[in-house]
Amino acid sequence: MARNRDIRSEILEAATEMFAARGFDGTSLQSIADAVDITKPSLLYHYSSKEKLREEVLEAVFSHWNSVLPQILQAATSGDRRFEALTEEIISFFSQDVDRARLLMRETMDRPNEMREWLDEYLRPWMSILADYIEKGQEEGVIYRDLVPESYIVNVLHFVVGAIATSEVFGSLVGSGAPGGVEAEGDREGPNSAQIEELVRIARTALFVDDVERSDLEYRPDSEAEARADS
Amino acid sequence: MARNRDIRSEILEAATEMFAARGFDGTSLQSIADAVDITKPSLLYHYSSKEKLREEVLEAVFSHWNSVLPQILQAATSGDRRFEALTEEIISFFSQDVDRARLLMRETMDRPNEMREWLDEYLRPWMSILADYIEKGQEEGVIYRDLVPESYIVNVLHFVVGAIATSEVFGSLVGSGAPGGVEAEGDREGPNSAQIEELVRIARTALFVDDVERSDLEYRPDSEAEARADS
DNA sequence: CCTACCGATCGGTAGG
DNA sequence: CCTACCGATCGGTAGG
Repeated sequence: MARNRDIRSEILEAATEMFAARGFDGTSLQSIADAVDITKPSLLYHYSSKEKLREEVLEAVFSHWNSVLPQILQAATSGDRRFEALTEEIISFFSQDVDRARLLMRETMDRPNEMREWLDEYLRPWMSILADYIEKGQEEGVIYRDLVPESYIVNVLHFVVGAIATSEVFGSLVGSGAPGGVEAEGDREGPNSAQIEELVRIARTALFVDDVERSDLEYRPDSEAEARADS
Repeated sequence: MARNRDIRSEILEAATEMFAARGFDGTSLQSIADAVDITKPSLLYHYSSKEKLREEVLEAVFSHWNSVLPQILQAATSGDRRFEALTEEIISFFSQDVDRARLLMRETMDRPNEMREWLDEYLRPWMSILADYIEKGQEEGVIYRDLVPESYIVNVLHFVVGAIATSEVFGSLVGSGAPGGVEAEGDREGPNSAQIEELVRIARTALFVDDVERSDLEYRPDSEAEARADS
């Protein structure tokens, strides 16, 4: 009973990768079973249906998210300039495993209703908190007054998810061609860092009013690049 | 011979919608045939294979894009502040038919290699032109100097595509719940305008240096909302 | 965890 | 544009 070789985990892992890469409909139970070297009925012993497997794959991704989010937000709403940290934390979460972004993107397109319910349940509460925080910043004058808080949050969120989910493809447009050797077959590795940095810059610049001073006034060598060197 | 009832177009239209909504693998030839009220073999008389049908669906979307892009860019690189017009033109293109954004998103995830080739062939040339234009703006000081031109373009592009492709779902997070009556079953209608406006604001604010003045200095009633009323 | 097997549906063809 | 039909594969079950 204790010795299960952790086949369940292996299945889940393989399914996660394959659903992310080829989609739910594009992935057969047989191909998953092959990937972990068991038969299809054996797979169905562990996960009673394909739909159940899907649910568990998403559950794993979302629950991780749900347990990390509170910490991030708590940290984000306690400092002045912590919004930058929040954005980067979100980026970091999805960059760590590109499949997370891909699954979220696919689920959004394939099952809009289910996704909406999920967002409504898990994300909306945090949205209000963040929106309030942004409004406070607006009153203080550090955040643009013509910014629509909720829209800004939603935009940045799917901005990040979309950027990372499609980084493998869209990223190739940046630079002269092959980034410089990191163009293997099944990379699934981190997105182009230059592009991500630009993404952070866009989100930041569109949020904080005084951010402009840095590049508007005098030219300063590189005072902000190192500010976010490690996370 | 002339009288074909335009079945080919009907098939293409139905396939476009269904591929966008359920994905290529999630859409059977039978279901497409049903939608236009013919048999499956009849469908295969018009389009010799499912793959061929896919190609023609994408061809229709992309070729439209390719014919419109030159005009837009020409207009965009001839004025001072025409970048705003460009962004809005891109948004308008995808907003007109949400399926365009969805198909592009799906193709990016399902066929990364094909998509990369396509982007390389059709988008890269325009990228350089735009990038040069941005660099000029940077030298003049109207565009942020720490902006990475190519990354900015790519980011804004997939930002728009992603926002519109997922607007039905993510848009529901904005506002108190149902936007106010526009929540039918198969809407496929335009994305939340408040969210799109915020998207434009983000792209603009992260591009132009002096844009800040507007909201930073004195409070002016609503001097920019009407500036982009109709397109 | 496997062998053996199910009905249903898949994309596609023959032949008209 | 249809009827009739194909082999292959789909998700899933029986029964051990």
